Amino acid sequence: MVRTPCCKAELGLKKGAWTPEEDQKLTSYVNRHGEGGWRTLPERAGLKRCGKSCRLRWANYLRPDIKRGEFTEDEELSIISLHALHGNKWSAIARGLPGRTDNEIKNYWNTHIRKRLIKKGIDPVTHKGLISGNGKSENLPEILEKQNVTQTVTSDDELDKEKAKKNAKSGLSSVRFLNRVANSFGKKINQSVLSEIIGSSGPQITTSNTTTTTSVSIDSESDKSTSSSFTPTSNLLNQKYVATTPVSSIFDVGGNGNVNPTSSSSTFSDSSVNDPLMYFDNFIGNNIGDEDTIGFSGYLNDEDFMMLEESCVENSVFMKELTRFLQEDENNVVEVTPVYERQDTFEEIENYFG
DNA sequence: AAACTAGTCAACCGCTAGTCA
DNA sequence: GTGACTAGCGGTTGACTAGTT
Repeated sequence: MVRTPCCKAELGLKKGAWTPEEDQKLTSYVNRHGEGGWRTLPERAGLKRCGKSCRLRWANYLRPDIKRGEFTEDEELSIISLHALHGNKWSAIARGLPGRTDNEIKNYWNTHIRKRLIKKGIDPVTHKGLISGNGKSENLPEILEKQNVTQTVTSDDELDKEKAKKNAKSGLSSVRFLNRVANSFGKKINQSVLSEIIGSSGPQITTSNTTTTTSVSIDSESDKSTSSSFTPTSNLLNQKYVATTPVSSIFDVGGNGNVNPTSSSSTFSDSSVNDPLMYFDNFIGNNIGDEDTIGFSGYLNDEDFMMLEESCVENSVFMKELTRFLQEDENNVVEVTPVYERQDTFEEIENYFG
């Protein structure tokens, strides 16, 4: 079968970058007549381009639903997750990211994500750790499944998330809030209570020099989903992962198995907040040098963690649950006034622990 | 300031699959 | 069944830009 070439140079068809005038012609034509009939479109629209070029220009740039600008962390994680599922099926990946084109995603993957995965020791093809702290390769899809990464992002969701990100009291604030909780109560509650709150296997604690600190990384990617349901914090914090995977095998950050279950101080760190890939490190043992880092997000799926910070109400519920733990602890003598009895605002909560 | 290098991304190329006459 | 055509896909290219020497 011999095909007639789509773009015959001898026909004087133009190639290369599109001019604003060409864009205008194509846009107005498609707006009037709709998409399709690309082969005959250029002539009808008065364009000296081949149909294929017109289709690509429309699909990748002029379509009104195209979303321009930086990829969000949510989108980045969706891409990674979907790439783990589909491989280099960019169109399939693009279907999970409304407003983004396959071409754009492909470019972004090749120029940003791929390099960063490699830099972090993750094979961008197999999605497995190139070098693992415990000598094992963690499968990225499994990691993502554990993380319950949102794969479909709607435009409205994106707007809401952007809005939320701009909210000064959003993720970081919540992380600070949890830091305060940990810092405030870590010294006061005993280990069993802390373990019950954080996870059934107890927090993994790495020793660093002379200070014994549980540093818990809370990833901003936990800020994603919204849900009206609430999981009681005790379950919320220890469900899912600890049941299936020995925590120590995941969070033996130092790779030497050293943990100190008797630590009495707890600090939540938001060190990974700005890097959506950061939390992968906790699973593949790449943070060998980061002795104080531990994957708190491993205990939480996004939806659950969002419950901690989506609104003050949920945070209050969290506080209620935490307070209940504290009050039930025989060894704990701290009198705690539940925050939910106070004004339910972040400011109040922060002032409470401030 | 000029030359060079590396990164980015729009656009192109070659190919395949589906549809229709 | 065959050929023409269309649409779509993934890989690659090259123009442009920003950073570095």
